[in-house]
Amino acid sequence: MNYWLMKSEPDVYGIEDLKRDRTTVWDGVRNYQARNFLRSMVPGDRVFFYHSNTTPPGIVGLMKVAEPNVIDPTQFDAKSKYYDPKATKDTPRWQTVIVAFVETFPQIITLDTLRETFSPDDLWVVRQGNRLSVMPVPEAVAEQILKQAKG
DNA sequence: GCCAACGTTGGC
DNA sequence: GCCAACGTTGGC
Repeated sequence: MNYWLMKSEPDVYGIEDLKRDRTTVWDGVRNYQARNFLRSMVPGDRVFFYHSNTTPPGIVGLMKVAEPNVIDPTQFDAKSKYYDPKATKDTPRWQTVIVAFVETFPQIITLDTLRETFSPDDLWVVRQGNRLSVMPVPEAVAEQILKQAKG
């Protein structure tokens, strides 16, 4: 089983939304490195839910991969901000996953705390200027985050 | 293939 | 709202 971290702005789609929906298509990723990570996810992989562009930013809970290799439907939707005119049904460009809610942590693990605990090489989200929205998390780091989440 | 311009992300 | 960092685009 692999561990990952994915970002979302809570004003757009936060962990409370996922808790309500139970599952969701993680659409709108339009970065090739992030997409390649999405492509390599398998069912059961654990994904930390990170709230970005909010105060404070940080890890707020856990999800799991429910269905891998899902074609992002927004790439075909001309009205979507994620519309990609170069994508066709025969040759889609953007794959993603369906995630399922697992838990909301009792309290957020803030970016400040993550910076104190982990090095940028171990946890990419603490790298300066990091804009990648999907990234792998080493197992040892993931276990430490989970331990921290339980208090 | 280089790189300047541009748009976006995301912390603060 | 500001702006640094960074990915993408497009002219050459």
